[in-house]
Amino acid sequence: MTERAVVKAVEVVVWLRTLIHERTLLTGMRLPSERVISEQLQTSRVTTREALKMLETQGLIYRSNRRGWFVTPPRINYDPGRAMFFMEYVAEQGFKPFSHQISKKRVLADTALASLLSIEEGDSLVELKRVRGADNRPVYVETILLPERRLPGIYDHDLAHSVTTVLKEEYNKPCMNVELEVISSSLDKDAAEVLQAPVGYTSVEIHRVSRDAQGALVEYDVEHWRHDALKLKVEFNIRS
Amino acid sequence: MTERAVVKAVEVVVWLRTLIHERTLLTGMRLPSERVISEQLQTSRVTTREALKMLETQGLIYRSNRRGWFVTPPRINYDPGRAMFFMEYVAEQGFKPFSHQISKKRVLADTALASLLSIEEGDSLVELKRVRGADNRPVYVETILLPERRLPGIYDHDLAHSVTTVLKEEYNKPCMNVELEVISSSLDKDAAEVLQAPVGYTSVEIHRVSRDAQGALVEYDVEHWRHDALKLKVEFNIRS
DNA sequence: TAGTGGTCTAGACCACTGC
DNA sequence: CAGTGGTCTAGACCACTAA
Repeated sequence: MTERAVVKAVEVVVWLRTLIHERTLLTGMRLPSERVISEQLQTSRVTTREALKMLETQGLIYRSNRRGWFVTPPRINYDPGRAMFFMEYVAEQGFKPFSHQISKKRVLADTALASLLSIEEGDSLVELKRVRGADNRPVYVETILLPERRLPGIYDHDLAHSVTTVLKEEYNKPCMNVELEVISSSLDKDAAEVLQAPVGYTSVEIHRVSRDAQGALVEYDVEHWRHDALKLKVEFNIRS
Repeated sequence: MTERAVVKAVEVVVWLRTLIHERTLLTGMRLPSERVISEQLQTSRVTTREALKMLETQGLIYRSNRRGWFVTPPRINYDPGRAMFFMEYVAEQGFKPFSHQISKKRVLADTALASLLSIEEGDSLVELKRVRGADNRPVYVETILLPERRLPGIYDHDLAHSVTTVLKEEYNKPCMNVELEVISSSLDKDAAEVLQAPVGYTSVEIHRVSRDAQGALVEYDVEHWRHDALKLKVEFNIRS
């Protein structure tokens, strides 16, 4: 039988998926421990972990540090085209959002950065790092770079909440044009730590370049999302 | 030492990554077998596989069936906003693209589909399935749905190449507006088979809804990409 | 401190691929 | 047919979390 080889881990997958779908296990709840599952279904722990990792890839469950496996909450809809900021649209979807600033400092553009952002080498940038999440679960880390020469005094503004709002209201730069780059990747050590996930966890990486009406870059942003927490939505017109 | 626990698999990761970065292992080449690696680095096969899976998640290597592990080719840049079709933009990036039609048939819209596509229940749709890839490596499968009532005679057109072109030139529908939904997920059995990947392989799922100038839906498309083969690019203006 | 996940070992058999 | 990856076992010790 061709099936035989796959059957054990898949059995565990099916068993757990059923528990989730029939709502015996609810969103956010802890799963039984790996050892308990193994005993219950007469498998080794390795096989059980194999199954858990499959469900993790599907986005149905996730793990947090060494605390256990949990049923994944619904994904957050993220539409970078809407002029709203995180706290708003996440609350709108029924979550309790949070946002913590990790660091804020000045950096100088090296050659690579300068050419990437079309600024001069040695130009000063404000670098902002933050984590954001919903219902006490961190979902993404981001690093924002703001060219100080184009945004004089930006360092002293309160950027803890919405950078977009500050750009729009204080600098009259509504960031009309956005360029997005999205790839599937994995979390490095730093990002994993902040997101309370294991190193190597599947992630979605979003690079966002925002330009003002004159086409000048005003914000460069890199986001690392837990892969299972994000549903990205974009709307645009075809350029022909 | 906190590090001790992670060291073995990471050693293997570092070793292989070095081989790839110093170009001892080139794009598309097969890696040494799991048993050889294990012997070389004095680890068990389980640990070696752990390392290989980490590199796979990072997108640096991939596996094909039971043939072995290979160094991942560069990602394909996919920009749904450009009015070009697969064969063109992939060739433009230096790959040798291919596209195979898997099936083409009529389906009737059930309740769910009808409300999703804003058509009438029971309406006829043309369903098209195809695989596409580059350099003999399949990278995504897609299912296209075309409402026949809005596109009379669409079933008999040659859709093997570019549906977009047919819509534009034969139906005068340049698909002005596109709605994209992107999530990270995993391949089911069918998709995995077609993409020559293991069941559960990390994937990027793209749902694309295209509308004509009157706002009527003319194409619904679901794509399942190998996660490591795609770099999605989108450009748009913020709606405020 | 008890229990959890994280890592690791040294085997084993199977299904499939490519020669 | 030899070699590959895919699956599985029955243990083990560790680092960390939560009570």
